[in-house]
Amino acid sequence: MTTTGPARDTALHADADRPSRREQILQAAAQLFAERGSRAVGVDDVGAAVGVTGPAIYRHFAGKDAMLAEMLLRISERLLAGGRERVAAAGADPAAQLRALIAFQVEFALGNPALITVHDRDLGSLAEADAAQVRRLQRRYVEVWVAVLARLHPAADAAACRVRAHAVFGLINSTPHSAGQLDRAATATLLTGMAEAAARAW
Amino acid sequence: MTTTGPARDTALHADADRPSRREQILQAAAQLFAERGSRAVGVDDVGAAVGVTGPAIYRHFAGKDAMLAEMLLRISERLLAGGRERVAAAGADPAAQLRALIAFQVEFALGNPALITVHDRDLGSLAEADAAQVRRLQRRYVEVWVAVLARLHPAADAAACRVRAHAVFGLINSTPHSAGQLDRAATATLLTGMAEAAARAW
DNA sequence: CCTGGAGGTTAACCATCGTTCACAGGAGTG
DNA sequence: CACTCCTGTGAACGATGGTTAACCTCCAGG
Repeated sequence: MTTTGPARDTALHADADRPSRREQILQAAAQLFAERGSRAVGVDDVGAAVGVTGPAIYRHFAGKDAMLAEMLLRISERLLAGGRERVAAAGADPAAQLRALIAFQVEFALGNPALITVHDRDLGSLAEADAAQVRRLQRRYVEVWVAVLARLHPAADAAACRVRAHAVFGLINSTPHSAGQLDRAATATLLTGMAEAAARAW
Repeated sequence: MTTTGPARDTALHADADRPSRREQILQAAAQLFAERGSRAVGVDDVGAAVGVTGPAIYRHFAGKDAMLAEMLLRISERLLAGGRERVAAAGADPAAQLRALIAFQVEFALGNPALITVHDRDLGSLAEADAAQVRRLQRRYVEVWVAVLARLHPAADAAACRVRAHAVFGLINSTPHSAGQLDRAATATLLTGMAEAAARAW
């Protein structure tokens, strides 16, 4: 039923053409976790999705938790790194930086709907140490946005900028909910426009 | 640790002052489900939260699934009914109707953060029959928004309006992520402004 | 009184599922 | 050929947790 071929998220595997078994597992797990929630997905399900039995997973990961942890850590790191890159590449103008951040987030959300879903749904299923690490990365990513928003409007306090950043995330990350309504390009321009309007409304 | 007193969501119990045991359970369950996810919360946990052992739950609900189902159904019904009311009360002007819908959603999200969280996180944990019913209600609520957005901009097609509606939901429902940053009133005006700007950006 | 239902309790049952174990095949490598 | 990782399998183990059973108490109403 689920189209596994072209609908794959792009952010997990570095080797896109011949991904290692390990990457295949992470990929399949992300898809399944997004659809049903990590707790509802069995190790056997993940195995079956890559044509292997459940226990084979343990040749590649310490356990189910370790899979989820690595998944969420990678996403968070990728967002933070990507966000910083884009800001740095956008020059000194805060308005341009904001546009770059929005473009990046839209791109990521449209390219990796499963990861976006898992990212904020299954954080609570992580062991406290991993969860803390993920939250730390998330916080730093938020602060990248807050810094840009604060420079854009020097009068606003940081708390308001944080609320604003989360609101823009929510707006952009709504894509999994409206999947299949429009083609990717149209959705991208629509969300970009809305996000910029929302971020700018003071 | 969790402040159970004043932080209660308001939309679940009709009898606010002396809620029946049944309502207490639903209330506590919503809180716990929001914090940890329905699957991570045991029947014993829910019982303990209202000062009762786990199996006592079965005097009031057919099972854990039934609890979650009733919770999600009530939320969906309340949103749909509330949305329709507000639109009807806002007169014929689509701009006024949109403002009314936004105010309603902001109000609901700020008043019921736990319900908002459970609403889209745990839908997948429902039996298919219940899930279908909830999705039906959600869809009808979305269509209330789509109708208003479509009247506001007759040139736009329904699919784009749907994407737009989901984006505004995502924006407003981000409140659980930015809890504690600002006081409720400030958050409300901020989100309302952003939502209106986003919905209007064409 | 005493009867019956509502609401609780503890103990037990049982399915699910993550994890481990013992073993097997294959691909290099000496 | 032998030796050894690497990756996989099927079976078994153990914990967790939803659910049921048996029993108990309280209290309203005849």
